[in-house]
Order: sequence, then C-alpha cells, then structure tokens
Amino acid sequence: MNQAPNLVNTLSSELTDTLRDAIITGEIAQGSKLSETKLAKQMDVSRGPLREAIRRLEGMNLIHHIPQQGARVVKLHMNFVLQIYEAREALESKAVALAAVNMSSQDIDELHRLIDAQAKHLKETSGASIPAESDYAFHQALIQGSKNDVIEHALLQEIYGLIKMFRYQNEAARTSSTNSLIEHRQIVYAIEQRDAVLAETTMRRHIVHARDRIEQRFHREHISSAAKENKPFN
Amino acid sequence: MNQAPNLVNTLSSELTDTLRDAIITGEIAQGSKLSETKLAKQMDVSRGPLREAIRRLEGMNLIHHIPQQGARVVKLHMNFVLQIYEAREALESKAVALAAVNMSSQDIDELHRLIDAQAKHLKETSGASIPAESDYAFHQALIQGSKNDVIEHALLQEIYGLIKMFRYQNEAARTSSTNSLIEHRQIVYAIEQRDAVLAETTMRRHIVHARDRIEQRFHREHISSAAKENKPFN
DNA sequence: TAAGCCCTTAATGTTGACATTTTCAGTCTT
DNA sequence: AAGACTGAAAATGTCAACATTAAGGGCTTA
Repeated sequence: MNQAPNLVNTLSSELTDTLRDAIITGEIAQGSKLSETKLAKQMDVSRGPLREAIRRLEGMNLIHHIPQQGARVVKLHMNFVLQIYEAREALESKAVALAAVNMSSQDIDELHRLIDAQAKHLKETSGASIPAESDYAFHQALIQGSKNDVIEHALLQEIYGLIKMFRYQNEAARTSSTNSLIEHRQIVYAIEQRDAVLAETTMRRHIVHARDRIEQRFHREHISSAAKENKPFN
Repeated sequence: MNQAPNLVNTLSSELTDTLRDAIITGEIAQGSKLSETKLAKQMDVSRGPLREAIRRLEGMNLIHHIPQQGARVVKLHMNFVLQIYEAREALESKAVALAAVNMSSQDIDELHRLIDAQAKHLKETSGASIPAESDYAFHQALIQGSKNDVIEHALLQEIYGLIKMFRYQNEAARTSSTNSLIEHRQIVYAIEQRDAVLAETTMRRHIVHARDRIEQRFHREHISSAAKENKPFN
C-alpha cells in the first residue's frame, strides 16, 4: 500500500526550498555568509540537514562554498548574469529544437493554454508585463517538452534558479510585455509545424533579446563607471 | 602565512573523488545501490561526510537519490547517452564560439601543445586511438577558454563525468584515431582566426559525429532486439 | 499455491557532542 | 605607529547514537 509518489518532505529538502527562496528573493543578501551555527539556531534545526541543503544549493549555483571557510551566496555581477544568459541560450534553444520533434499534441495544447492565459492577462491589465510565474510556466513546459533529462536538469536546476534570483531582485528585468508574447507565439507556431530549426532560431533570438536588454540597461545606469564588469549589478 | 590555495583535502571531498572514480570505472556497477551503512564500514568513515559526498555526486548526475529509499548509480541507457551528447553539443559548441572571442594567445598556444602531443602519440603508436586523458585535456582547455563559468560548470561538473563513465565502460566508445585529430585541428584553426561561427559549427559537427557513431554501434549490436531504448547500453 | 498481513531487521533521517581549523582581538616588539 | 605573535572564541569538519521509516521473511488464510 504505497505507490503514492511520496509527498513526504524530508527536513533537509524543506530546508533546501526555504533557503532557495530566501536567496532568490534577496532575503539573504548576495555575497552574505551562510553561517551554519547561526542558521541552525535561527531555524531551530540541527546542522546535519542544513549542511545537506547547502550542498544542494551549491549544486544549483546559488551558493559558493570554500572548504574550511564556509558558504556564501553568489554575487550577480553583470558579467555573471550575461554568462548565465549565454548558457541559457545554448541549452534552451536546443531544448525547443528537441521539443519540436518530441512534444505530443497534448503537450502542445498545454502550451496554447499557457499562452492564452498570458494574452488574457495582458488584455485585462492593458499592456503591463507578463507575470513572472506565468513566464516560467511557459518556459518550463517547453523545456520539459524536449524530453531530454540532462538538458532539463541543467536548465531547471542550474540556470533558472539564478535567472529567477536576478529577475526578482531587479525590477526592470521583468519580462517585457507584448514583445515577449509575440515571440512566445512564434515559438509555439514553429513547434506546431514540427520545424526544429525555426523553433531553435526563434528561441535563440528571444533569449538574445533579453540578454541585450539587460546589457543595455546596465550600460545606461553605469555609463561613466570604470571596471563595470566587476561591479555588483544592483 | 597561508595564501596557498588549500591543498588540504577535507574527508568529504576525498570521498567524493573516490566514489566518483569508482562509479566512472564501473567498480561500483550501474544501477547498484549505494548503502550508506555498508560503504561507511567498508571505507572506515562515519556516515556524515559520506552523505555529503553522495549529495555532490547527485549534483553531478552520477547518482540518483530517492528520499527515504537511498541512492543508486545511474544507468546508461542508450537514450540517456544520446541525451548526454545532445546537451554536450549545445553547450560545448557555444563554449568554443565564446573561446574564439575570449581566449588569449597564450591559451591558444596551449591548445597547440595539446594537439601536438596527440599527433606525436598517433605517430608513435601508428594510428591507434588518442588516449582518453589527452582528449579530455584538450576539450577542457577549450571549455575553460570560453571564460564562461556557468557553461564551464555545466560541462565539467554535470556532463563530462557521465561521458567519462560511458567511455570507460565501453571499449569501443573511445575517441577514434585520426579523424578526431583532424577535427581538433580545424577547431583550433577557427579559434586562431577568431571565427566564432566556424568554431561553433566545427565543434557541433565533431560532437554529432561522436553521437552518430554511438547510435550506429548500438543499432549494429542490438538489431533484432525490441524496446532497445530501455535496454542498458552494455 | 498465491496473496496478504505482521513482525523483525536494517536502512535512512536527524540530533547533539567532540575535534580541528580559522578568525580576530589584544599584546608585544621594532 | 605598523607589523607580527599569541591565545581565546567561534566556526566548520567529523563522529556516534537515537528516531523513524522502508524492506524482507515467515506466517496465516483463502
């Protein structure tokens, strides 16, 4: 009598989620040290599960750990953010190319539902930006549509945590309105046509656009500053 | 009086390396369970550091862990291997495109040294295959030449462990002789010309070739077997 | 004989204490 | 006053024991 896919949350996995969210939202600041003893007291758990959570977050690129010195939250330098988007470009463009081949028609229907929800939201709020959660849901559906576990793991576990962190802590980095929706439609259209090359190209452009907006915004805000590469982004 | 970048190996990191090698070589078989209690006794350590090592290997995709049930070594199905190579294709082709822009001339000199060593080896052994270590060194130099930490991490921590595991446990999957060397030369040439597009295209072809050889070999060896996708590779 | 239940056993999850290393403040020396 | 040394305090690394959950064998029963 089991079968049920274990909703049982182990303490260590709960801690992972809690810390992950705290890092993404900036509740735990970039570059700040994660003291095991302090956190353990503060959250009223022992250090064992906490250490495991930290190891996992290390694997998610959210934390940098130095032996015998402890763990720190990563800092989102401009260069680092651009590197994140380069990795995302490589992986997610490949993901949609595979999705164009591997998605079922039910999977594609789901894409339409997600896009329609975005369109409805834009209409109702008359042109504001797409909610972050809705955008993630769309991209996640695409990524899972690739049916490639390795790419899915790399994107969802290693890349998207960083992207969420960056977007959450940078007001202006939220996905921009109608342009994104148009690009989303183009991607779904390409997948519907089972056109892997078109899907890949369109997604690549979608991400490069996002990357370019970030770069331009940074240059606008730090025009006269030297050594801009090593300055923290916000 | 320190500065020295800490050669001090913590026990948990030593365990990580030991287990990693044991998994890659097949000393610990694919799909077999990693019992914490048994391993701890066997290696004469406590379970704490061992658990951390297992978490890290989990992040490297070498181990699959199910809460309350334990950890198992991954199985290299054909489909999984092909997925690994698809992820590698996406990431490493982007890596060399970036390397063509970002590598210093000293970095490129190093590439030449690595290739010359391969050529020398082929000459001396008259056409045998390039040693695995030499091939890894070359690809690692390229990847690090991208100067992109995210891509580097994804490839070196998540992908290459699996590739080494696959190659080590499949005699015939070793890199094949002179063709590879030619392709290596072409990649270095493209980087020297600072031609990102050419470098990317050449690397993509290099990896697709490897992937195709794997697929063909599998089909040759399992012609009449149904459900070949879910059969373990070796 | 096969299916289901119970109980024993063993494994994973968690905790608190101990060991070792790092950090840092205070002192001393030049 | 600047720098190096010393020692106390705190942090990370490690260990062994406890708690809880899953796994396996034997029994009963249909």
